[in-house]
Amino acid sequence: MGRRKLEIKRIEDKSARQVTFTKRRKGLLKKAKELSVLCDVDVGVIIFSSRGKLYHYCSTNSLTEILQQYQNCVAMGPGAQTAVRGMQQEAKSKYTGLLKSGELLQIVDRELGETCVNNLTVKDLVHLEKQLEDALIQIRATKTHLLLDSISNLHEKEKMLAEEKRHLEEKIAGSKADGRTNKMIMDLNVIADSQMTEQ
Amino acid sequence: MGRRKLEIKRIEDKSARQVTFTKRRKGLLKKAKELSVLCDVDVGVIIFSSRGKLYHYCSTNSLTEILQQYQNCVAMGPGAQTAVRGMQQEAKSKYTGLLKSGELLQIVDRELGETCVNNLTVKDLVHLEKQLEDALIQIRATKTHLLLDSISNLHEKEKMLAEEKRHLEEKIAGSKADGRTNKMIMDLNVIADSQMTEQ
DNA sequence: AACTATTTATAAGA
DNA sequence: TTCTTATAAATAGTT
Repeated sequence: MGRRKLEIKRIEDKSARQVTFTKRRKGLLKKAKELSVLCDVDVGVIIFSSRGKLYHYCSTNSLTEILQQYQNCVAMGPGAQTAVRGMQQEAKSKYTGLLKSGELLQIVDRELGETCVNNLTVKDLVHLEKQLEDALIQIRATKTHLLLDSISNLHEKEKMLAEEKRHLEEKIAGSKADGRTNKMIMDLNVIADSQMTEQ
Repeated sequence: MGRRKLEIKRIEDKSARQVTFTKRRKGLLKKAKELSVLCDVDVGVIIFSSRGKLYHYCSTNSLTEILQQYQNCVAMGPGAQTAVRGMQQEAKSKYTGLLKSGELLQIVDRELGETCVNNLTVKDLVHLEKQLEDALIQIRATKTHLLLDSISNLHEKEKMLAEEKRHLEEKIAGSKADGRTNKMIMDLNVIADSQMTEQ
């Protein structure tokens, strides 16, 4: 949609690429929002600029939810179920220090049990419900924040390391590639890779 | 972009909504792909239909990788356990009566504030979230129960009163309708009505 | 950052 | 549902 038909391949001119990125990013996020509103579906969009900046849209109050659903769906591929089950076991066993599974639920149960005798009203329940909902929103917001920060962080790190690597490769590009320098490059690659996966 | 300008709000007609969903989903995924190719950026799009079907686009496999790395490495930190243990204690001690207004939220807020310093992890939050959700389900179920009980109670009462009324009317059907009996029937009606609305 | 000539997406109709 | 087409919207190149 423009003065000319545009081939869909990387725009080489950096400035033009930046302008197009701004325009199309806006367009994509708008379309995502429209889709979610018009069709009443959950939509999540994540965009990382080449400089590691994060742009995103999500239809619910939590991109985390969508990401988790996504991961669940992806994980549920053929044969993956046992692996996931294993992870869940592990996760459970590591939660010994946190609220034990269902503890809060037990607390609520106890309250409900006592208060039935004490004429617990629908109003009371609505009140409890509201509080739990607020807490849930709070927790989800924090979770989303953590995830987005982390993702953005990783991306930045990756870009930086890639650039460092490129510099180093350029540095030795002119010199003869003897055994020693080759080994050095390999070592640097290994270090860079391990740092990238370290988080 | 069509025969008419379309307002961006939920399409109520189910069939039209489905058609639009199909078209716009395709469009969104195409645009996401174009953006990532033209501007050389990472783009991820995730769409869940209302029936839970997943559609997605991902410019590289790195989105999934990053998310997995995130879950494996960042998600489990050492600092969270003591912090959340504190919350557990507090929650226990304060649940002896009904929570005062916003108390639970305050607890969560305080914990989240502290634990940002203490590296609260996403995993921790997911765990808390799950518990809150369970509690919410429990409370809602109880509320529904109460409401249904109450309704059924009222129905029963109504039925009983209607029957009593019928009996009384039959009882006096043969006798003369003088001022006194008429007044009695009226009084009974008033009593019945007030009992029916009293809950 | 605005402006338009065009292309592209798509709403409604067949 | 799928195909068609009139129209709205997005946007490429220009100023």
